[in-house]
Amino acid sequence: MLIEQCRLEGEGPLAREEHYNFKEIETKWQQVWEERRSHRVENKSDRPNYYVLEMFPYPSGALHMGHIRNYSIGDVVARFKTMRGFNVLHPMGWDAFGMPAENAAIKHGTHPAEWTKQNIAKMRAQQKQLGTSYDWEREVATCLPDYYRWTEWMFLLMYKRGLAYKRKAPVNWCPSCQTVLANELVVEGGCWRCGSGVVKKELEQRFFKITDYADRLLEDLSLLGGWPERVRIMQEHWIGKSVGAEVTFSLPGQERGITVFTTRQDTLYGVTFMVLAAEHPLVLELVKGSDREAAVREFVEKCRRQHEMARPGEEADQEKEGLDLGVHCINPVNGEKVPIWVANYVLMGYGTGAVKGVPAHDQRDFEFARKYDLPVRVGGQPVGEVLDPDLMTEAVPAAGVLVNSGPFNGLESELAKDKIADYLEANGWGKRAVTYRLRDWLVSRQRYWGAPIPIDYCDSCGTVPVPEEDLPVMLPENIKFDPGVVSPLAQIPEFVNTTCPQCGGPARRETDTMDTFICSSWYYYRYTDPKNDQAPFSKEAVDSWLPVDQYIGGIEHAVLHLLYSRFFTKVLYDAGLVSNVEPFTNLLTQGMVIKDGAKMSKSKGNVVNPEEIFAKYGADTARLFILFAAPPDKDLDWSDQGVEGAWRFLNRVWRLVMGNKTVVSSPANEYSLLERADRDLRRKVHATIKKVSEDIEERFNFNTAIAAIMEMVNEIQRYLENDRQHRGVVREALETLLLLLAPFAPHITEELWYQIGHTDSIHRQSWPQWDDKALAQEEITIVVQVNGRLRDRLVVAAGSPPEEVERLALKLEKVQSQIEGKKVVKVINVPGKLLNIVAK
RNA sequence: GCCGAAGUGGCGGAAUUGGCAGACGCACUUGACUCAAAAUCAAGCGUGGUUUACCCCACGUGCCGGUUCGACCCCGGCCUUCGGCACCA
Repeated sequence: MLIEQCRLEGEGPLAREEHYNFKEIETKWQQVWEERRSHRVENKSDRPNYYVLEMFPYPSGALHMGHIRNYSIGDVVARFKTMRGFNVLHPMGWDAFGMPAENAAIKHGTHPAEWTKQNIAKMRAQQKQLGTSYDWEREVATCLPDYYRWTEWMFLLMYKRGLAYKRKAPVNWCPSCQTVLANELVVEGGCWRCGSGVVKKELEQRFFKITDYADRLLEDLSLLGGWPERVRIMQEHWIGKSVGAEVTFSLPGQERGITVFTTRQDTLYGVTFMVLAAEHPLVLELVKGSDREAAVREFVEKCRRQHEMARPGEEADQEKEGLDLGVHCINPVNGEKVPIWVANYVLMGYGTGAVKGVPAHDQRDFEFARKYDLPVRVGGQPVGEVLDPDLMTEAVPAAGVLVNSGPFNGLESELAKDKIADYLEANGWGKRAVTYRLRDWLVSRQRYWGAPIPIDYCDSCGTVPVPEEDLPVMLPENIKFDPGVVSPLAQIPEFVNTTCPQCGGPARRETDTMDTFICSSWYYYRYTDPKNDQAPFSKEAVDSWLPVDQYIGGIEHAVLHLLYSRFFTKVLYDAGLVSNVEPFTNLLTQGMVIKDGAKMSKSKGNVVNPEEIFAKYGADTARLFILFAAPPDKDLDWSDQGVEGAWRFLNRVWRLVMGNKTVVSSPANEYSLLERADRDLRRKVHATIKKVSEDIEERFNFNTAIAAIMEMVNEIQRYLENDRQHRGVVREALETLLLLLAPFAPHITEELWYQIGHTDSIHRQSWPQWDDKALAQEEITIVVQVNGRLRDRLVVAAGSPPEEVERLALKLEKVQSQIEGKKVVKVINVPGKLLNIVAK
């Protein structure tokens, strides 16, 4: 019984609420699809391959609306492409390592593996409830040994290629998570996950040399025309390439000098001081034994504290402070003595940690010079201006034409950059150089729930990578969790103590685990060959699917996952393991789900639970609302009433199709003897096919696609109120309706498809094709303007000659009254569309 | 501070190449059905003016200016909101 009749209290015999039984229908088809393995896909088929992928979730416990939105969008693409004739790979998995599992273990005593497993089971069930068309036989979970074995293998690949190294470095430490964080994971000075203030710590850590790939990661952004521009720009900024020169200022009486990096070698003659970062190794050396040593030492300490306390955003606002070291270096281009200072505004982590001070042309140097009364010297005059160092109130970055610059006087600054770089190189004072803002990727974590780093330490052999055939290094299961314990693995002797793979002697295992972003940097390759136990994937499988045709996920990964994945892909490419240089051809970054003006979050108390929506309206309604409410890349305003509207629409579709079942299932399907109303409906139907196809395919504008389907439904209903109905036309209209709606609302359309007599799944049908003949207009409405303002409309037969249209338009009463007493100067005719009469 | 995106009815949004501003939905109003309500169906729904009424007119896409026969759209200058980066030499 598919129509549910609810009797309400105090009702009469006719009173009833009638709506379609989504619960029964959705459960039924989800079961059928699973039993028939409808969503299984082979790597090879006679259809062209298409890979659509949504970012796999962290199994936090339950799906939230952001997930629902992400997967609804992906499922429309997958189902649409399938109907379009592609062999579609649409997989799902779990980014299953990470801190929350460990926190739950500490809090509730559940093992991270158990907690994760339960969450996955629940979320997988929700995925199925949503009706997504995933091939679950390809599911991956990064925390399972048959996956993390290959994550470890990836680490060894990096290691072998010289891309994984260990060094002591100042790193970001989250005191609450008790672990280090990569630069990308520090958000406004806080931990990306818990928000705690991040502090700097000197620690021995492992890094991936992503900086080796900085240039390629930057260059190849130009290949990503299918990505949103803003993501490309964010990555570009994050990589932050600066082209300039390194210049060495010599120290009198010493072999060594101070090297600075500059993008403005054209201002070298404007240097009046040298500034070192507090952490610069030369600072303390240069004052050693001098009367300033104590003061400098104190200042350096102060900077260090400032650095640790400050959130990066605040650093820019900090008052510039410095101290004269009382030592000089020599500016190579003019031999001048330059005083050396130490200051808090120079960063050790960028360039060489030393900066030449050119107050006339750099605002920071200017502020510093004014504060400490250091001289200002103009190195270039902007066009049409004469700078007086004594009168300047701010730096003037545009140098214009060089002055006070010896042999380079009179040169335009861009040209001077080149000439001076030549000059530096010719004299051995420096060289052209490129610097990046991008830092190496810090990949070690002092946590338990992550992929072990497959490295052993042997007293006689040193650092020894675990041989591939011994992978995976298994995570020990019996582990105790206590709050505040750093490196839980280090507490387990059975794990730590091992034998050296080289000499067989006693060795210690690495107890840090890997950043989970490593796991997610290659998962999209594993889907192509998920059961492979000889390799992470075969090249053949990868080549048949990669690059991913359409990737869909949140913008928050613009410089995290998306940059790391690009890096991994390039390394895999260099190793000959994949043939694609970029992983994702097209990227769709979906907007947030907003309610009451803010992102849905527990702390704001504005969360709508998908389960409740499923229970009340079903998955089809949830999907339809989410896709209809806004274009996918924009933020979406949640509206309970909007959901109600989507629900009403689906019920209207249900009644429309069920009420005309007999018409539709009848065989009559010829279009002879059509009347005007019949032709009009057919025109609407075919126009809708065109609109919906283009909206999905070219623009991902699901909202307007659904609006078009709604318009078509309205028009079908109006048509059915006519006395004369053409069976073939109705049949075509209703079948088209179901086909067009199928990717959005897969369950109800499947049910109705069978209800009208079909015996094969709607999701295996071909996408309808519009017929240009049906689209042809018989009459055209011409918009008639006078002086650019709409005055009237004119209905003419299609193909009427322009002169005829013009003649008729000029005779219109409304036009006449507007041009009365004026002279018609010009008539603009946009054939078939618009006529503008210009009168003065 | 720099970079990016966005400002359209009561609300979400549409207008795809410079050519009818407000599609579609929500909310609201009215009517039909009903003893009544819900559901459903139908009609209306930017602001102001005018009219018995049909109609008609003016204004209207953050603000100011420009280009054009014609501008939500292009150009110049602002304002506001959101996002990213932040002393990057």
